[in-house]
Amino acid sequence: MSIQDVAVKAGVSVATVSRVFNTPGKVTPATREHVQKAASALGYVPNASARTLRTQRSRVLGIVLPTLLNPVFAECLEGIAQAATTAGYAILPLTTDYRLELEDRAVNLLMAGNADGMILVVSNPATSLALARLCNARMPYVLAYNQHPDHPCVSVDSEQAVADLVARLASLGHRRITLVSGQLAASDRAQQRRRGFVRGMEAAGLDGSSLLEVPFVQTAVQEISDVLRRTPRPTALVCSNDLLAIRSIRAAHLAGLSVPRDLSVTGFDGIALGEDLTPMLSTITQPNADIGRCSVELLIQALAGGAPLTQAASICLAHAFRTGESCTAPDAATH
Amino acid sequence: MSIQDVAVKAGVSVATVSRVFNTPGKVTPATREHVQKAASALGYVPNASARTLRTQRSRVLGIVLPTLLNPVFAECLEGIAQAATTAGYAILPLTTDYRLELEDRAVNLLMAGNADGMILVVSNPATSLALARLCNARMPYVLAYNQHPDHPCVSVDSEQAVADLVARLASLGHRRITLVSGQLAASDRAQQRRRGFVRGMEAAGLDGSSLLEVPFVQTAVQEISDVLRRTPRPTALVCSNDLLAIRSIRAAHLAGLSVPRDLSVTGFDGIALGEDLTPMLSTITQPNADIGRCSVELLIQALAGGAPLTQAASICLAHAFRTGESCTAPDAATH
DNA sequence: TTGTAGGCGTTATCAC
DNA sequence: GTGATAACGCCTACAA
Repeated sequence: MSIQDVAVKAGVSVATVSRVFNTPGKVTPATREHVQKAASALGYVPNASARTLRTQRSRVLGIVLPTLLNPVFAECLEGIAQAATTAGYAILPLTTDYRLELEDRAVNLLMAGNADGMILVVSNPATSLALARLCNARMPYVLAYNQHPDHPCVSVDSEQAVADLVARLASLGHRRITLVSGQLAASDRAQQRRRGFVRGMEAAGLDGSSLLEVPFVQTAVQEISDVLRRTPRPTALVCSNDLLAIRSIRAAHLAGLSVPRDLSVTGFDGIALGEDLTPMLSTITQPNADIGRCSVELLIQALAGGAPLTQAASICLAHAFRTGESCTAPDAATH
Repeated sequence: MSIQDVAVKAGVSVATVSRVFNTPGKVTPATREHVQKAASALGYVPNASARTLRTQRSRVLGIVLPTLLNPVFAECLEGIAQAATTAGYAILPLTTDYRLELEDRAVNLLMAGNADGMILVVSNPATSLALARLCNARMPYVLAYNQHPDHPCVSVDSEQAVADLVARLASLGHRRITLVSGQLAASDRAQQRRRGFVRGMEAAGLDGSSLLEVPFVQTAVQEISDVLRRTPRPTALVCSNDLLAIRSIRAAHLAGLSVPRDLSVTGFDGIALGEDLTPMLSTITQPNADIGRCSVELLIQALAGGAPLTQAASICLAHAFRTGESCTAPDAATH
């Protein structure tokens, strides 16, 4: 079922059929309709591989994300998909599970697949080899969620956001605040958020060294729970992301504490689900779908203009604080 | 950067280079190494479009899912990705947002993209035009989560699962049980689960007509909450999926009820997050990643054998009941 | 073991 | 306005 068959059935040349699909204006309305009829009668669909081979453009955007099990990236991907579809691009998403070798493999696969451009969330822009290969190959790309002076990035100001959040907690009366983070080495976001935490604590005249790093999901709840049983325990946990916040609330429950009465918990990301939880998650919300949309627009703009994207194109979107119900002033007794 | 360039640089023919990448056994170890060195020096990556065009196989599996915002499908996709990668296939996921026209568009796109086969979760196998087109085109496919006698499906027995669940609630002492469902017309799963509910209720000698259909996410919590304020209110809500269960718990909170003390809530799907919630979600768990993996294996097997897949290949995986904390015997007073 | 050449389905250049 | 044809990068008989 090729353009040949359609041409024969319509009694025209393949060139005409091709024109009907690509530059309909350059063909007589009569023949155009005739060809269209023949095509749909045969159920003809232009072959993407052949077209890509010939034109050297795939109209495919490669998307590299850590995981879709974290709704943050699923939400972002929805934004990407929507914007890409609108612009006439298909997307090819791959996940890396925060592993560098998969980051590399994904980039490889996408280059082989003739992706026109790529949107990626890398573990760390400063050290990513995959990213370096991308630059070498002059492949247009945009980083999402990452933040780095040498690359075009779409993100929020994580550091500032967490610093503000800590200030807010301090003003509520919290003094013993612990940062709960995933593996710091695994992502620049985690590091930025920690910097924000330390800065915020110091600005409030508090001890910013209380850090609980929980690298593995399986053991996270238990480890957090252990910390909460110590004396004196923190009155607030600042979690590096929403999933950790949810696990912290569970950990509190296991330790016999009630959130927010005995312990305040805050998250980071603003996953939609957090709004439906009880207690509703207090968190820093990022415009996840917008980050995706924005990345696509930036990339497509560069694709159209032919100008290589630079760090100058970076966009910092606004974050917000969702009040929620998991965070309040500390109990006077505990305090 | 084509096979040509590598051939020149290595001082061999393009055929030899091709063989090095496809049938390394048919080339001298010496020249093989030589060519490999030349290739990686140039950063050569075989062009997937050209290869697909020539071989008529893309080694790409098309995946059609309703949405990735529901972790069920994200979990399934992870399973698919893992199995596909293991088997040397890439995946191309597209989401339909439960809309039929997008289902159609997705199938179109994947056919144009020369997908070797497809795994899809359709809204309803009995009525899906996209599915019919697929069969016409003799495209190998497997349905996931769907259940239909005329198609190869990988799923759990939803109806039986819900019937069992209702029996369990009844034996705990619940008499007024309401089914909370998403839009029934939007998916065959919702319909199966309702059938299971009705069957279970009748088997327990209870009234199985209490159904609350909440088609829109935005208004779901409010609507459920309204129902819970009526007298007499249900002592248990059987929710058609985990996201609805989470919203039901929120709705109970808004209505001044505590789960599970004043109201039992059960879900369906077994999303991982449910285990971290407080109260931990009582739910019917499906092996989501396995459903994905299994679908891939079935499809690839068919791809290898050349035999078209039939309904005979359908697989029903085991579900389980997670006890959780959101479900208990009804309060004697309310009872 | 290695090389030559034809063709996969499409688009784009050139005639007509 | 329409048709013939070369070329995109690759794989694979077939020949050497």
